[in-house]
Amino acid sequence: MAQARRYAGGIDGNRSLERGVEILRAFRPGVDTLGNGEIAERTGLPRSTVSRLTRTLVNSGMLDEVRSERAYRLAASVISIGHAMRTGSPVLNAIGPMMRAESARRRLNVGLATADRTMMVYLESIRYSPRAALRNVVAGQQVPMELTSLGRAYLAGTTETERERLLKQFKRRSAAATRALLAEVRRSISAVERDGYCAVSWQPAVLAVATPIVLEGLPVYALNMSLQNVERSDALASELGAYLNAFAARCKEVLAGR
Amino acid sequence: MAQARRYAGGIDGNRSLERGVEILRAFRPGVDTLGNGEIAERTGLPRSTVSRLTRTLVNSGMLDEVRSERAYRLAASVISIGHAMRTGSPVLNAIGPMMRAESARRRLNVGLATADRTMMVYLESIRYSPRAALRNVVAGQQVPMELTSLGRAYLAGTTETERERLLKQFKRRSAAATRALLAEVRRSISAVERDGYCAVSWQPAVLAVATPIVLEGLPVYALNMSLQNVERSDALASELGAYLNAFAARCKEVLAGR
DNA sequence: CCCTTAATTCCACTCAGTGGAAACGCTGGG
DNA sequence: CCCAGCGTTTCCACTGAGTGGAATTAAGGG
Repeated sequence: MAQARRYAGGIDGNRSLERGVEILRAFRPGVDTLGNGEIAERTGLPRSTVSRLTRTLVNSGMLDEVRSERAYRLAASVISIGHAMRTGSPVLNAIGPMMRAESARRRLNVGLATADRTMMVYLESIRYSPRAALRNVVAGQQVPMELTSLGRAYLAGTTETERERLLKQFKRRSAAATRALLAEVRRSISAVERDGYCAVSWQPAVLAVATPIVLEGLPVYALNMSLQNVERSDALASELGAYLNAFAARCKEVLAGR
Repeated sequence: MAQARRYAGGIDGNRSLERGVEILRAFRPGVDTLGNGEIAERTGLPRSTVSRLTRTLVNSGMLDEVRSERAYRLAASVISIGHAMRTGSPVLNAIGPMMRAESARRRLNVGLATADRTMMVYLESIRYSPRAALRNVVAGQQVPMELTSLGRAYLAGTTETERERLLKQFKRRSAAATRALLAEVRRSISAVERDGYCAVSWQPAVLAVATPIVLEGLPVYALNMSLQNVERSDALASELGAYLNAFAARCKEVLAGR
């Protein structure tokens, strides 16, 4: 028969594995434990399936079982895999130390992020504080792509196709002020094309500027600098932007040499 | 038939999911990209199976594909899941800030870890340095259980069954000096039972002491303190041990209140 | 002690997953 | 320019691994 029969192991990928990953993803930042029921609800999977898959994830060391609560939490394995990701990243290895130095020198926050679906994930976020004890490095934190300078710089750096795909997803999600928001996102993208960076005040009293880093054979990254406790002004934004452009240029130089 | 037929979805867990996790685990710290062939070699899975599973992991956002090298690397998703694990951890939330304060006060390294198979994984490792810029926080780093104070404190804190299971695994792995090593491990465990902590110099010129933290409904953790650039002495070890015992007591107090 | 609520196990059905083999597509050498 | 060599992906017949609704068991709550 010339019928286009679809074979199971085919192009779609492995169903159970996909579902297992979705279960891990159901543990969003801040949630401690989840029961099978709650996981089933969040993922839309049948409860019996969830029960089997969570058991597998426990055996594989990705989840810890909390017998007393009949619940599960992410196991330490996930951070060790995360650590492997960070130490493997050639970009972070190359410019991480530069970022730390720059943060200290300019007395501002410096971050490096890339995309996970519609969120930006920090590979490294160096929070400057005059009080040394409060200086802080965070990795893995997510911020929304469409609302942040990091995200918009990423959009400017990625391919046309990917960008349009993502813009469609923002539309689908936030029923609110979509029209204005999308226009603003496009304006930020133009700013990146024109000035090399875009400036956004996502959180009150924080001014952030970001720029994309595009390298062959690597995902698109975005580099940012930010300052707390300032009121937004164009002058400040362009000063920060100039620092960022200079720093990004140095980074790209280092990265070009493999 | 009274035959004990084994049903597929049965007790063993889901095969594909298990394999997918093994593939993620194949990316050890320091490796950047892996091709399907290399993954197949490391995991012992058939190449065609690896090909299908890596494709699924790419679709699920856990791996990034590097077309030009026909290889894969861990995607940013894994650190965002890792971040979720850390922010969800009630223990880290409760005592993380205390650890940072204690590190600054005593001018030494403070770490919190738990087990992943036969390795200890840092949830938080605060490296003290007089030069503020070099102060450092690492999470996800692994150290061998049998060789470190952290690991031996963990062994002392875990159940009899689990401890013996792990000791057997050490024997299996390191063909060398096993006899002496195991005796040393047992001596450290006794030290924990007697003094509350054990002291080990795993790395040259670093003295570390550790103590277990055992809480209902949570994995066993180990807390450690360490000092670089010192020669090991019993006096120093017991001074550090006293600091650790005092600090651990305060931690347990905080943790007891939920 | 019984009743509600949720997790787990059971199990017949079937299609999703498997892996050996064949096809593909680089890459460098002659 | 073509070919050889090698690693990756696709093909596909086979089958048992995985599925999910129903039954069962276990855990609080009154």
